Amino acid sequence: MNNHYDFTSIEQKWQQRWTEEREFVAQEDSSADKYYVLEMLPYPSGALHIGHVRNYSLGDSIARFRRMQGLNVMHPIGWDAFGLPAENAAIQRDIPPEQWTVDNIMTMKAQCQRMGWTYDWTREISTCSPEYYRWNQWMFVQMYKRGLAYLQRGPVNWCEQCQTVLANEQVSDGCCWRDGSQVVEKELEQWYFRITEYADQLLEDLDQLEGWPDKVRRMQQNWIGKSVGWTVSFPLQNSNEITVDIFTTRLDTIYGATSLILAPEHPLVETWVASPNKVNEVAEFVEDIRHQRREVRTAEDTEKKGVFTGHYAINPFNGEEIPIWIANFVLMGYGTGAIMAVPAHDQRDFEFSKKYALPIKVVIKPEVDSLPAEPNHAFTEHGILTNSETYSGLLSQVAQKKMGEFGCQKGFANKSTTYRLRDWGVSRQRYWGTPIPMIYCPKCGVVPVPEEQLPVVLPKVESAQLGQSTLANLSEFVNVSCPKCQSPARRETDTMDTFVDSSWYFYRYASPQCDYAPIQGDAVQHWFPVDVYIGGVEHAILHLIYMRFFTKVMRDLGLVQFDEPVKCLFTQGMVLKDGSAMSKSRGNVVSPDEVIQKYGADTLRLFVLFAAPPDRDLDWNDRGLEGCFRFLKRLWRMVYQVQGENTDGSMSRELNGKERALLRKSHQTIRKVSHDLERMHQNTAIAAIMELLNFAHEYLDSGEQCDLGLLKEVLETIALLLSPFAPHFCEEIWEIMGHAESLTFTLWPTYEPELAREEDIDIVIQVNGKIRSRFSASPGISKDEMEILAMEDEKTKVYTEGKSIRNIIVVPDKLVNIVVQQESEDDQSH
RNA sequence: GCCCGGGUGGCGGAAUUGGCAGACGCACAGGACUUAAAAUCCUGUGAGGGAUUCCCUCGUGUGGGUUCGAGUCCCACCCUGGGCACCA
Repeated sequence: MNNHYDFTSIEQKWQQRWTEEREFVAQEDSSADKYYVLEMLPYPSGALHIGHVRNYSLGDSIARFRRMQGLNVMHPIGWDAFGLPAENAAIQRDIPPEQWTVDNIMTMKAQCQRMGWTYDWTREISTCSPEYYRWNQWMFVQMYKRGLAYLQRGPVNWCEQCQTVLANEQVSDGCCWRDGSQVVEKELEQWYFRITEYADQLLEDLDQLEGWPDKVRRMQQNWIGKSVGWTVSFPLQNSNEITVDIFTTRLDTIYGATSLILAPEHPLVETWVASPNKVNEVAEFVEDIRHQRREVRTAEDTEKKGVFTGHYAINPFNGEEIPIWIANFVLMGYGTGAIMAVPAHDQRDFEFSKKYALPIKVVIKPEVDSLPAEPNHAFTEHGILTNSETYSGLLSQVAQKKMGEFGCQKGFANKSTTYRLRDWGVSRQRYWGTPIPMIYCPKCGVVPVPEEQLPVVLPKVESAQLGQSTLANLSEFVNVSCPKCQSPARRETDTMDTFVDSSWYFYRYASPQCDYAPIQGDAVQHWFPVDVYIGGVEHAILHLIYMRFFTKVMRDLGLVQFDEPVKCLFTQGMVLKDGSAMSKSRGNVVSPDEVIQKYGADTLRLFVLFAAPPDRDLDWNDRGLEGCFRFLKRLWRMVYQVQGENTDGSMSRELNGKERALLRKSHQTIRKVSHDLERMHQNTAIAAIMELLNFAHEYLDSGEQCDLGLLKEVLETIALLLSPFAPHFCEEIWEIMGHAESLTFTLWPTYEPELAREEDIDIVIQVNGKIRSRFSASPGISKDEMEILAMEDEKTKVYTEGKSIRNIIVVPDKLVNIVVQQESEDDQSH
C-alpha cells in the first residue's frame, strides 16, 4: 500500500489519461443541453501568472461541474497573440516577434496542461495566425463597405513610449493603459470604427444583460454617456445664412443665455482666424489653447479662459443680441462644439461669466421660494421659469417641452441626442498586428483589398528590422498595383488594434477550422450564447464594449442572429500579495510552477478558489496554501483506511444515530456544494466539503465500532464533490476506491431531501429577543407544542417570573420569542 | 460633484427570506506521539466580568429609526475601493 500522496505522479498520470482519451473534446450533440464556458483568452506574455490560475481554475470548476451534470460542455481556449509587448520583447532579445510569441504559447500551453484545465485543444486558436486574422481583415472590409470603417484625419492619443496611437478606451488619466506614460495629442490620419452608430443599441441592450454585474452595466452606461436635449441654431448677427448650433439639455434656461461660447477648434473660429481682418488676440488665443495638452485643458481645476470674438449672435427665442466667445472649457468633440452660456444656472458658465464680467440673468426660480440664494453658485436645479416671456411661471420640464415644440415648428431647434462615446480608432503604427487590408491608389483613392486576395499576410521580419515604420520600409509589401485600375499603388502600413482580434474570437471557437467564412452559422447557432464568461473587471469597458459592438455588426452582416453574445458575465477579483497587485517591479510575484512543484496543481487550484469569494480580490498567503495541502493529505489518509470496504451496506440495513447523522451531513453537503457552484461561491463550496471531512473524521475517531463501508460511501461523495476543484486528486482516490471510469463520465451526485433532513432541531427560546435557552424537537413540530415546551423551560421561568406575557412569537422549526412586560413599563403603570 | 461596491475576531472570510454572529481556513496557546525534529492527532481561541462543570454583559464603521427580533431593512454621517467627470 502506497499511502504517500505523491501529487506529481498522480497529476501526470491523469493529465496523460485525459489527453489520450480526448475527454474534453466538444461535439455538437443535441441529445444534451449545451453549455459554453468561456474565459478571457490569455496574452502570451511569457508565463502564466497567478491571476490566470485563478481565472482559469474558476472556469474549469464550472466546466467540470456542468459536464458531470450531463451537459454538453464546450470549454475552449486560445491566444491573444498580437500586440506591442511581444514586439518590444522581441526587439530587446533580437528575435522575431513571431518566434517570441510562439515560444511563449508553447510554454504557457504546457502550464495549462499541468494545471489540469479541461480545455478542448482541438479548438485552440491563435490570433496571429493568418487563418484567424484573415477574418479580421474580411470584417474590416465589410465594415468599410458599410461605412462602419472610415479614414479620418484628426487629433489622436499618441503614446511616445509605445510609438503608436491609442483608442480613447486605452487612455486613463491621460496616460497609456499599458505603460502608464503620458499620452500626447497628435494630428494623424487614422482608421476608425463607427461604434457611435451603435451607441443607442449598446446602451439599450444593457437591459438584456441580466446575468451581468450591475457594476459593469453602469460603467458601460457611463462610458456611452447619452444625453438627450436640443440643438438650437443661433443666427449670426448681420448674416442670414450662417448660424451657430449649440447643444443643450436645459432649453428652459435659454432666456438666461448671455453669450455663446465656441470651442477653439470650432469650424467657424477657423474661418474667422483665417480671414484677412482677423483679430490678433483671438488668433493667438486659439493657437495657445490648441497647443495645450488635452488632459490639462480638460481637467476640472484648469482655469477657465476665453476671448471675445467680436461677433454676435441672435437668441432665436427673444431676438436678443449676445456676444460670441471662445473658451478653453468648450470641447469640439462633444455636442456641437458650441454652447450657450447661462451663468445663472450653470456653474461653469457662472465662473466664466464672472471672470469676464458677462451679465448674469436669472430665469429659473426654486419651487420653494425660501431657499437662500447662494452668491457664488449657479442655481442648477429645475424650478419655475421667470423673465422668460410667455414661458414664465411654467415648471422647467413643462417649459422645455413647449419651447422645444415651438423651436421645432419655427425650424431653429431640434430634438437631439449626444454621446460621450467616441468612434474607435483602430490604426496602430506598429508591426506585430493584423495588416489593415486597404490600398491607396493615386487614381481611385482608397480601395479595399478584394476578398479573394485575403489574407494580406504580415511579412516575416528579423527583429533588426523592427522600428516605427517596419511595414512602410518593406517595399515589396508597400508597393502593389491598384485592384481596380492596376496602376501602381501603396498599401496601408498600419496594423489593427489587438482589441479587434479579441472582439470576436469567441465566435471562432465554435468552428475554428472554417475556411470560407469567419464563422460557421450552424455551429454558432448551436453553442451561443456563451453561458458564462469569466475574466477581470479591468475589461469592463474596453473589451466588453468592443465585443458587444462586433456582435451587433456581425448581426447586421447576417452572420449571427442575436443581439448579445454573453448571457452571464462573471468578473473575478485580482490576486494581491502584501496588499498590492503582483508585479515584477514590486518583486512580489508568485510563480505557479513553483507552487505546483511544491504542493501540486490540485492544492494550488483549491487554494485560489477557497481563499476568497471569486468576485473579490484575493490576498496570496503561503500558509493558507499549506492549509489546503493538509486538507488533501488528510482526505488521502482516510481513503486508505476504507479503500477495500464494501459500500452497498448503508441502504440495506438500519443505521444507528451516528451513522444517520453522517449520511445526513453528506447529503446536506451535496445540496450545499451544488447550490454554491450554481451561484459561483466556490469558496463556501470547498468549506462545506472540508466540514464534511471533519465530520467523517469525528465519526471515525468516536471510539465506537464504525461502519467503514458507510464511511467509504461518504468519501466517494467527497471525491465527486471535490473533483471540479482538485480533479487529479479526486480521479486518483476514485480509482483507489475501486472505480474504473473517469470522473468526467460520472454523474454529479444528487441529494435525497429525505436523508438530508434533520432528525432533531435546536429550537431557540428568546425572552424579549434575547436568547435564554433552547430545546430539541423534531422538525415539523406544531406551533402550539413549541410554545408549550418553551413555557415549560426552567430558564424561561426565571426570566418571565412575575411578569405579564404580552406576546409569543413562534417561528416554525426555529425559535420561540416570549415578549414580556419590561420592568420600566411596570414602573410607568403604577 | 455624480454613479456603484465594501467596512464583521489577530488575519482571509461565513451567515439562502429579518430569526443561534464568527462556518471553513490561517495564526496563536496548551497537550499527545517522538531520543529529537518534521509530519500527524487532540483541546482551546471575539471582548469584558463573575463562578470548580456554568452564567452574565457587551459586540458586525458611527449615530438614530423600524421590528417581538437587525450584520441583514430605513435615515444621516465617517472611512475605503472602483467608474465617470469643465460632457453643455
